[in-house]
Amino acid sequence: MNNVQEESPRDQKKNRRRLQILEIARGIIATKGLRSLKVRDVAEAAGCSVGSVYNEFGDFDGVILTVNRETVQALTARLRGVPADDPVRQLYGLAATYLEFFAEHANLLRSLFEHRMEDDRPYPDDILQMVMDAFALMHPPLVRLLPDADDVKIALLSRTLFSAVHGIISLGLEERMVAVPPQMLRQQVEQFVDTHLAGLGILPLS
Amino acid sequence: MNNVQEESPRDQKKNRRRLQILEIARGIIATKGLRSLKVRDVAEAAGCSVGSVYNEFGDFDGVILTVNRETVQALTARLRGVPADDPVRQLYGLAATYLEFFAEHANLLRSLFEHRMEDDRPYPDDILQMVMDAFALMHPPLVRLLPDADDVKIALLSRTLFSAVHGIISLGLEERMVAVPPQMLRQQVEQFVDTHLAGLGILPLS
DNA sequence: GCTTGAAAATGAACAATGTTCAAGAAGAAT
DNA sequence: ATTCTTCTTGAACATTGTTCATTTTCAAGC
Repeated sequence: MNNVQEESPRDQKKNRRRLQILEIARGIIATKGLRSLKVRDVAEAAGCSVGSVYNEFGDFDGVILTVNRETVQALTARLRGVPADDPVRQLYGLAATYLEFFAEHANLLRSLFEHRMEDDRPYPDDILQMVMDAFALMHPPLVRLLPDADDVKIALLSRTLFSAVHGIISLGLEERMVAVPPQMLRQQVEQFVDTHLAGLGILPLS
Repeated sequence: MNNVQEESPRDQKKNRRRLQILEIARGIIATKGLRSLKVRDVAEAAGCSVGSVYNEFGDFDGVILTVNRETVQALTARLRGVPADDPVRQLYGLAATYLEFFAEHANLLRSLFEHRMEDDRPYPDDILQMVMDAFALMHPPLVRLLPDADDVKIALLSRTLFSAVHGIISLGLEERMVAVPPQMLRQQVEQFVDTHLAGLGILPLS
């Protein structure tokens, strides 16, 4: 017997619209920033009522969180595409790819990291977990480079190093912080990783 | 002759209230987060009308920005208090002090770094400049440690290193990112600085 | 002290925006 | 065809930022 539930026409329509709402919301966040996202704008652009948005996502945070969820998924997919041939090159690649992705989708990343929930409701665990998992992608190459180190310590190191790169990039890409020209930034990140690896006793381009 | 303008009773009252509004706003941000800050709450707590808040600060962003301005001033004051005896110790001290300050005033720091203006109005330049200046506080000790390096490069390095520390701390203190226990964090930051200095060819505790 | 003019304070009204829900429409099940 | 369930709608409501005509305050001049 077939456990796969057939998708009724009703569900098809529902899903189509769900995707459409997300696409529109993502577009607005990406181009005009999270603060410019308005329920009515989304509903009108999607050709439905505001009620339908609520019906589909519970509340407006639900829309934002779904966009954020997809952002971290896309980020993870990109980071997983970094070649794992050479561990040093992989670390450089992860940093450079994060920079690329952040530069391409700055407002989406800011939505992911800066959005706060109403009241004191907790941020969804699955998203946090996905961010943590993304930041743990430096773990495997670090294990290869430091075979004698404690695994727990490498896990901490991975998050720390990725957080550091995140700080450099997220502040560096604030167009408002005029200081770091985006051209320099890539070079700056590269040198940062370089120096830190040297501090760990790892030779460049093994 | 005396250029100092006497402060009339009227101005005294105005100033007192201005300070009171700021204190209340800061308290709300610090304890319940920026998203919980409401004009009416502030006005009621300050015993005045909403109009007076607008009269004093132009718009609500004006209140937030003034609080943020004072936050970065307080941060800078704290960072300037780090002893400059030994340059390596000073770098550790700057990182550790930033961590302390961030831990004590997490919501205020988040307000400083995460607040976005309405529409596309630019963030006030003086605040950005003050943040930049704070992040440049690693410059003097780095100059002492790397006397042969190009000054522009040291300036970049200072911002990069401080941004990295900022990333580690701001993500590490997200209680939602369960991963890094706050106890570990100080140690983690310390080791990070340690490793990076080693990578720069600087010996610990010269 | 009274008058007067400027500055400030007020808070009701307005505007923008998130949220709810009773009524109706659409589709599935029998 | 009828009924039953589910989804959709959008007007009404709630919250919150913003404005502004009116009133109040108060310092200066007489």
